[in-house]
Amino acid sequence: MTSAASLVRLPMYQQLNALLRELLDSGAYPGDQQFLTERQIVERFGVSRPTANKALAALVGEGRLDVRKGIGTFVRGRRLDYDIRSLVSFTRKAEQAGRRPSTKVIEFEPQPAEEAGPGVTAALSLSAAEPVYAMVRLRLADNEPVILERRWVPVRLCRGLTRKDLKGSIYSLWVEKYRLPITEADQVIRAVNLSKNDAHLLGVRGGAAGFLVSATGYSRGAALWYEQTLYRGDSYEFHHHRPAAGRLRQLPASGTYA
Amino acid sequence: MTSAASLVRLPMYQQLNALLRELLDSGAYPGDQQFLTERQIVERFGVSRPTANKALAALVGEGRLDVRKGIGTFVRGRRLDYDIRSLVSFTRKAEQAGRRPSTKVIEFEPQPAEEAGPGVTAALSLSAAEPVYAMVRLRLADNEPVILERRWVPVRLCRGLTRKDLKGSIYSLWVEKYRLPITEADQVIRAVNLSKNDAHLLGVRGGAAGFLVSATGYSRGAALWYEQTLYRGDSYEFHHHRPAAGRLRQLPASGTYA
DNA sequence: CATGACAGGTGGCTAAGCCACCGTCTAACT
DNA sequence: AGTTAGACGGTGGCTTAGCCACCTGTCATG
Repeated sequence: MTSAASLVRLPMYQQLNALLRELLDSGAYPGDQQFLTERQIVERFGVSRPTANKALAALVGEGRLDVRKGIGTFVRGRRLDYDIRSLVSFTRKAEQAGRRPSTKVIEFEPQPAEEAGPGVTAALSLSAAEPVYAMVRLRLADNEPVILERRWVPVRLCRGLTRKDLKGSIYSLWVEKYRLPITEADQVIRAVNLSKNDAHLLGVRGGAAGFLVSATGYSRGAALWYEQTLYRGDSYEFHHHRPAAGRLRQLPASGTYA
Repeated sequence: MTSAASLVRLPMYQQLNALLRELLDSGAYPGDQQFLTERQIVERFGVSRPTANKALAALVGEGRLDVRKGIGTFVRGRRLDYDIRSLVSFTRKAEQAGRRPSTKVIEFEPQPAEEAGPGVTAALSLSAAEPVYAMVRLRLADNEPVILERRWVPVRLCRGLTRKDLKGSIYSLWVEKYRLPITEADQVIRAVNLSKNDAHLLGVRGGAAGFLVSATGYSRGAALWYEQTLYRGDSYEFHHHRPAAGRLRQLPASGTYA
């Protein structure tokens, strides 16, 4: 297959990948429709099946395509946005986007903090033996998984918490049932390639980009929860409005900056 | 190759991928060291070379490995963090992390706003013909690319801007040379798989996860710049501290939430 | 000391074939 | 008429074998 004029001679699988991406971007294959099969790619572009497979695999890894063994390759798509500034619940946000929210509780169990790992123990300032509730929830919009939430909360702050409680908004639960106002939260947001297991739960392919949000939430200065939550990269974007006033003055009046 | 007991029989390339990931996570191959070759994987795990290649390719796509044709497969790694709350310059942040910052100006040219695309025209509220400076900068830490910045600024707000100016901090330039204090910025942050071209510039493989930050910056209410900036996912994480007070009160007193 | 050739190791790629999964369609049985 | 089972075709997964081009290191020659 002749390559387009380019300064660098790219490997064939990368050139093919670019061509397939253009096909996807062109809209010729709308979301959920079947994409070209490996054999069709072989015929159309004159490459071998392993090369076609490798080019497709990269698009699968990006979350653009979905491969089903014995059936075919399908196009994926659609997006929610996450307002980083507020604690607007997932349900509300999904509804605002015109989508139907739901929640699957995958795991819910009390365990000693040490079982949850040093990250949890440190974030919540707990002794090793203190019990926490560990929960894993899958949040869905229109029956499509979009968030995989792992959260830990000290049992002593939420006694009597039940699996059923987790079907609803945990934020309003804290406020209304436990009288614990959420006053602040610290978040770390990373871009990650989703692992196979997490990707499977989220209905995307392993390696697709997603956000990993590690956060500690506080109520009047006391750590209330710690979470490790994955957001599908193809379904979420973060919005941030940032006033600059106080920070800007910290810049030195002179000196070199990049 | 026999599979570990699992509920779902995963394809061989995915099982192999998990095994290779465990090898990476174990620390047996430190950063920059050569990883197993395809032929070594064939010998050790009893799979075919195309299967070994596919398993490796997924790790390459995640940014864990770096493939060099004719040379081998190498392990990657190291991380900066980005404080989302402040306009601390890249240089300062890199220095605080004990790394040497530098900047490569890849492109710098004036162009009519319409050439920059509707996103730029809209974000900066410009007429189609109004000239903007378009710039592409690569930010490096210890000679390793970590940020790929694309930015547009109206010419009329920065007359006389030169390519040389861009070697330094553009924020301090605005303040000191143009007397334009930065007062606020709006950001959208997405997790994306880097395209081949961008990944190449950033020294990672196509498909590796990264942050795409789309932002509009303001000076006293007037749009000053628009940017589309890529942060390497393996080198950056975002930190956010979020007071909850105002927003929390917006939740209704009753009603179901998830 | 520098340069060029060669060998060996690397990933890229092809071809051919087979396997197992999956869905659809048809025929047979109830 | 409805249900079930089997066949068939299409799909991705995987193997085997071999060759190509890139890259580096070593050695010989000028």
